[in-house]
Amino acid sequence: MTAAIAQPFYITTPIYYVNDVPHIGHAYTTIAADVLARYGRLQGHDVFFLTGVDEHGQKVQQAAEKAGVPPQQYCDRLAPQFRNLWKTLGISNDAFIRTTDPQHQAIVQRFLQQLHDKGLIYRDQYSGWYCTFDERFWTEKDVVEGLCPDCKRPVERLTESNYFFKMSRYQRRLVEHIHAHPDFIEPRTRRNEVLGFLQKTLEDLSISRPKSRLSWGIELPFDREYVTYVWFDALVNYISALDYLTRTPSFDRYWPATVHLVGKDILTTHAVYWSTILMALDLPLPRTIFAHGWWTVNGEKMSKSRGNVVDPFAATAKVGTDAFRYFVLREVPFGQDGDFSHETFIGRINSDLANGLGNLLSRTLTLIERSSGGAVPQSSPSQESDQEQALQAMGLEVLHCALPRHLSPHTLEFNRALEAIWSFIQLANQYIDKTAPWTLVKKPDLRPRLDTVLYHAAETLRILALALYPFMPRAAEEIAAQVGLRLDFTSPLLAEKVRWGGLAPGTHVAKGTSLFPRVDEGVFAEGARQVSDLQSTRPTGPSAPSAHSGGNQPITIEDFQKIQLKTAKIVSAERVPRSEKLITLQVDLGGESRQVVAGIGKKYEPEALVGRTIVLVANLKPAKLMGVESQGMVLAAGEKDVVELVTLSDDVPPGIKVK
RNA sequence: CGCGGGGUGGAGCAGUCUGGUAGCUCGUUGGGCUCAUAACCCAAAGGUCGAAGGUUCAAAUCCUUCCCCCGCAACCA
Repeated sequence: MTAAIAQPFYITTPIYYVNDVPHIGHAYTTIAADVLARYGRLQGHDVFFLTGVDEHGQKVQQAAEKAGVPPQQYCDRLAPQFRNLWKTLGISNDAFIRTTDPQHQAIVQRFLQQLHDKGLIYRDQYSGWYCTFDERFWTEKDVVEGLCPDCKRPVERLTESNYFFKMSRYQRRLVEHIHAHPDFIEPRTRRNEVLGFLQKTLEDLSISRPKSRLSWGIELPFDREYVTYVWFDALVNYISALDYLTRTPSFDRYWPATVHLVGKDILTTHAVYWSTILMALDLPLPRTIFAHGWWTVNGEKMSKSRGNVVDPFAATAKVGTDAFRYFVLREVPFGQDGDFSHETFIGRINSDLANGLGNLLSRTLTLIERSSGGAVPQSSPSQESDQEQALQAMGLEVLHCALPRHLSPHTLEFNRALEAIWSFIQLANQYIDKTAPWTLVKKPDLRPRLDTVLYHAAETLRILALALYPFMPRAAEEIAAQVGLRLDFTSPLLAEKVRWGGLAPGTHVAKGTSLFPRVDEGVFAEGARQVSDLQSTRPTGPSAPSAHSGGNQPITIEDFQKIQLKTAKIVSAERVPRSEKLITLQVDLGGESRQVVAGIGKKYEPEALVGRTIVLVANLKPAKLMGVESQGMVLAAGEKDVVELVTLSDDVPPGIKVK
């Protein structure tokens, strides 16, 4: 293998739906892709790293309507949120695709036309249970007693004419492909899942929506009364980007993709829909589709309704980008679900980053500054022992074996790669302890030995900077800078075998501030109600039950008195932009006015609320919902969905106590 | 019988496919060191591997049954 010819290496994240505010899940996929991209570039590969946003579809259309702006304008406002996050997280994507790009739309239409010309798209009647309110079809199975499973309104039998892609005819070929390419779907359990899915008869895929129902999409080139199904639109991004977002059209260069990184929720879409579409277009399938797991928070599913969504902006603001990148990749195997809690997050940062890596840098540089005037001394081969041998062997093993093995696109064991690096860090700490330079420095005749030890300690840092760069680019740069190295990480530093001893003696170190300061437990205490300690971390009283069992436990009168209930009159009400059920209420608390966000938008229209007198939990900690501050909670009846608001007759004055 | 994931020292996990001394990280305890970010190094304690039955010379690992937990597409303050 020569390093002379740069291999194409095309890596993608899903294009994220703009309707969603970016959260840890988006960040996770994209960070993983970034690590692969940076590692690929260090190896001298010709990397193309694509991410972007999916902007068409019903949810966007509805959200834009609610916000009172045209869909395009709505998307233009939201796309930057993702771009900003990628900037914050140090993501080195080569391109950012938006499905509203005219060039993308043109290619989608070209593909549709091709399929149509080949007779792979046909028109047929589709009939099913339709919920007018939710504007969507439900299957026989979903519908409960004639009611929509989502909004509980009656559904109606609706027949609609639509275009279908003959997906079913590729079922057999796809199964064969999966069997013939063991790396096609990873990890293995996901592969089995897809094979299981393909044991059932594969239906044809509806790829159109009548404009009467949904106008925000790409028109079918052969029937202007329809737009294409969002997934068809979205999946094509992996190819359309190669046409107009690379310097020159590069389909032949980069396709098939080296790896599509996806969340496990959209595996079927990629492994089945996308694969069969490609087959129909006579295009090769991606080499690997890798489905990663999901994050829970404090052991619970993350959801906005639980208020435990991890905001990557907040997390990185407190502890830095690299710590966050490290945590998400180190904590759990990539294919599995992981749990995020402040406790484990801080634990990782302190024990691995501060105590392990940061401290190693710090102690090494101090030793060099104190005993050798800040210049890296020269090693004497005659002074080298088994200890240096072992250190060197492990450092090179990490670089030449562990990283290639664990970062291979069909392996993706980021956690293992990091474990290997950290074993090396541990060995380095052991090395310094055993060689005890602080003792050597007291004996002038052992100077050559001291110099040798310090050299190897410093060289260790150089190797670490190289190994860490894909994961923690800023930290790697900082290590290099403090050691006094001039490393250009944009060049293919790992294209050729790195040798031990590359650090030039005489290099002047420049110890700076702590690489990773220890993090205090309290950093997330204030202003961090996303991962709040809903049940486990901080019981509210001696006998405080967990949130799970809390509902049925008796409470004392003192407990009840903690809750301040007051009457309030609704002064104004309006829907929260982009929200399905949230309504912002301005209420009068008898002179005091408050803003409250309530999840009652499915039951009530804002106009119907103004003037009503309601009951408010007045001393609830303020919270933000969809970016809007809520200073209280309204009382309403209902289990999962709101049935009715608790209201009082109009002659009850606002602001009085309810008990 | 909806589908899927899981139950291993105090916590979080690996090991289960390819049976053969139960391993890692954190925490705890004791010791060492003092270059370092209350850090680093060494050592120790701690497990009937969810339960029962079966296969086997041998089972966390294979088979059967049972129990328990968690998800099932992320806007209810």
